[in-house]
Amino acid sequence: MSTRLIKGRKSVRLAKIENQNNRQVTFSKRRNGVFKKANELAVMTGAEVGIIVFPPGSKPYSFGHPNVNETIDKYVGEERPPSPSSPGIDGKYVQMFQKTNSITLNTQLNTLQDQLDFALNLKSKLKEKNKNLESQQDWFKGPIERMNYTEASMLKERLEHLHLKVKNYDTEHGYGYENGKWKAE
Amino acid sequence: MSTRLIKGRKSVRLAKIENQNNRQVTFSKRRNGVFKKANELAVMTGAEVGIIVFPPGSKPYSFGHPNVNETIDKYVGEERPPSPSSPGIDGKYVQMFQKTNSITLNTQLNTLQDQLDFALNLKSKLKEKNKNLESQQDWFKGPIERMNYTEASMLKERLEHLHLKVKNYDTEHGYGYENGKWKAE
DNA sequence: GGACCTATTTATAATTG
DNA sequence: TCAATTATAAATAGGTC
Repeated sequence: MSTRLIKGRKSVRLAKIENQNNRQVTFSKRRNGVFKKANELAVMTGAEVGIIVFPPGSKPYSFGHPNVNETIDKYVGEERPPSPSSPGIDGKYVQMFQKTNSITLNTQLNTLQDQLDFALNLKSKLKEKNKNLESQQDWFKGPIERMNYTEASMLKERLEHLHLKVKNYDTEHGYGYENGKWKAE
Repeated sequence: MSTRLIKGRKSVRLAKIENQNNRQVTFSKRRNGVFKKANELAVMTGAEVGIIVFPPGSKPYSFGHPNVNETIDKYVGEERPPSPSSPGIDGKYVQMFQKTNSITLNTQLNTLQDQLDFALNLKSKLKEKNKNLESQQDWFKGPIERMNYTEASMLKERLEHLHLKVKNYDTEHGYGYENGKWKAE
């Protein structure tokens, strides 16, 4: 009963949306769009995908296909590639949108840890069950096998650096980190 | 001059592509698609986006908009919201596809560190220049301000855990970590 | 492998309820 | 805010070169 204006999609310029409401709506829609695309990519090509989004307004969102640790087990445990028509996965990508209610930093760390777990565990798990595997997943072994002392050393230094960074941050803000122990004020 | 068969797009089932060549082609196309969508999301809504993809076959790919540290500075340094038609960003998302030639784990860590840097630095940087900012970016302050002692403590524990994990991994593999120092064999 | 080509399917901007 | 609707713009599967 109201004036019927133009509906339908308009061409969009790649620029920041000024109107706050439109920006929020677009954020929700497109975040879901990106996650859905990422899920399709993961399922169709067998890739591992992890996404973190800091939204303009509230808590961060993350996406991982499907769950890093489970994915490792699935890949390693499969004795043959999944059948071409594995059912029921389609409608489930929504469940993987991990909308976290916790703080930004903590959410970040969950993802970081998942990713590090992935890198650290894949090699040994692959080795364990490798005899049972078809050659489909040989692509994983190459990059992982290359993880040698140099890499381990760099990893260690990185973590030290991160740790120091956190330590300094909190010290500056009065939380305090002394003698390996943390204390308030 | 050849038999013109059906072109155009066919409907696609959400399942792993069995044919290896098709899978590779689809991976490339869709990876670019996801990254482009992510870039659009970031530009249009002002969100920070980070993506990691472990492809089935070779090195990992990552996407970040546009660069985490630069992005922080840009956001914080702006005295007013970006103009609605900031030019030249459109064709540049390709440049942001960081195809890394380094090892999986190292690539992971780059991203992790960027993300942690983001979380740790944003708060203080925002505070410093906050007086000059328009209210457009108030959405950032909320979640960041909530980072208190509890969060800092959790962060510290997480890093400790990650560090321990790395230590154990390398010890198992003969690299060794003793008395705070790393050594080969 | 990559760049281009189309027929289609999909994603989605604006609007309505 | 949140779910539909719908007109269109975009993405892309299969093909060609």
